[in-house]
Amino acid sequence: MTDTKIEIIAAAVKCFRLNESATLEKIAQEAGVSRRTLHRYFKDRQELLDSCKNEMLDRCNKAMTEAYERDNDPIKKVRNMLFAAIEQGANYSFVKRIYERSSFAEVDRNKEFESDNVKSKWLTIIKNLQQEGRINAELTLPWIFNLFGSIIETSIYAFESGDIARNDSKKFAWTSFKGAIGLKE
Amino acid sequence: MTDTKIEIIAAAVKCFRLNESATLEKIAQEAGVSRRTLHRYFKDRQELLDSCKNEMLDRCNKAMTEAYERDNDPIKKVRNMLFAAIEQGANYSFVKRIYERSSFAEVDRNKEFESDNVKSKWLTIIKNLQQEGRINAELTLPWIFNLFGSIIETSIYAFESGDIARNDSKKFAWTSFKGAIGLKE
DNA sequence: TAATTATGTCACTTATTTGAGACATATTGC
DNA sequence: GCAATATGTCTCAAATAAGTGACATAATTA
Repeated sequence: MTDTKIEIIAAAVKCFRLNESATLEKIAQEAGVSRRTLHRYFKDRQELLDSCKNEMLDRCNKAMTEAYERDNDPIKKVRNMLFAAIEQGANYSFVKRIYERSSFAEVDRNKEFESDNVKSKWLTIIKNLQQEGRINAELTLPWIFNLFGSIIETSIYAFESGDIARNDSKKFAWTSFKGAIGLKE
Repeated sequence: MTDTKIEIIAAAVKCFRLNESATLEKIAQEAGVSRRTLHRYFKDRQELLDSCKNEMLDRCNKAMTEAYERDNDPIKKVRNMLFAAIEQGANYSFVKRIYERSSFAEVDRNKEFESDNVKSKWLTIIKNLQQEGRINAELTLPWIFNLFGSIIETSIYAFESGDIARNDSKKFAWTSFKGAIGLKE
């Protein structure tokens, strides 16, 4: 993929994250190219949106899978996945929206499958930890999953808004997530 | 305020929450009125947006202030405020966005002031609890504040998506928030 | 019932956004 | 330097959205 194309996708992700109706003019501007150039790479709005989805889903899956495999201890796997997601920043936020908003039409089947794979790995760890009595038994799996995502977003937002330093933001996220689900290390 | 006006504002809040560029056509449809009628109540898009802001800010402030005052115990105050915010549902989500997105231009000064009042009450409680060593000392106030908001949204979302029953959704939110900040009751 | 008010329908204008053609200008690799 | 490729500028047409006037119809109430 050319640098320009990558630039445009990055700009689009940044813009769409704030406003999924962002004009192509604005995206082109953010990417530092003319609108005409944007149209040369992407037939229309939909094609740009699809490229963003696929690209970001790929990156997030890759980053989180890599994080998952980096350690054998299940708790460290979860922690690494949390950190990996936070490091993805805007990319992660964008992907999260795809999943929770129907207005970003359905995700490509294959990509979704891959992602479910990462998700299912994560769910398996949590389920096991909960069965071992190391996670608060009151909480349900869907709740914990949603909470995980929202703490990641809080961390990204906290850092971006300048409220909190990068490393603190990651540390706080992990501390809070552990506490929130009553995880005993 | 007439029923129709209230209906339109409710519809607009619902639509804007998902997409701040929602067309007036869509909002009118959601409210069950014609676009022409919407324009009779609101001069233009901006006036509708402003009305939504003021109305929702009012409601949320009222609900949370009332919750704050319902009990004397500081921890119960915080819990009640959390529940009140969750009960506001879409209204709360909308207000939260106003505060975190600059694209929803600045909030009316007076309203903001009132709200800061609620916010400062909340911050004071948390600060005191932390000084008393009842909240994890590592975490900063801005982090705890952001976390509070994001757990509320997670709870609203969890309920709306059908993943979790209304009461569980509130219970989980409180359990998780307490754990996340290491609150000792 | 008559008058008033609220709302709907249709038509029209204007502004914005999108997409693409034609051609000029840079930039790159050979 | 030349050819190939990438990008910019200008232009225009189509689509969509916003705002408004004129008038019909429904609902409310004196």
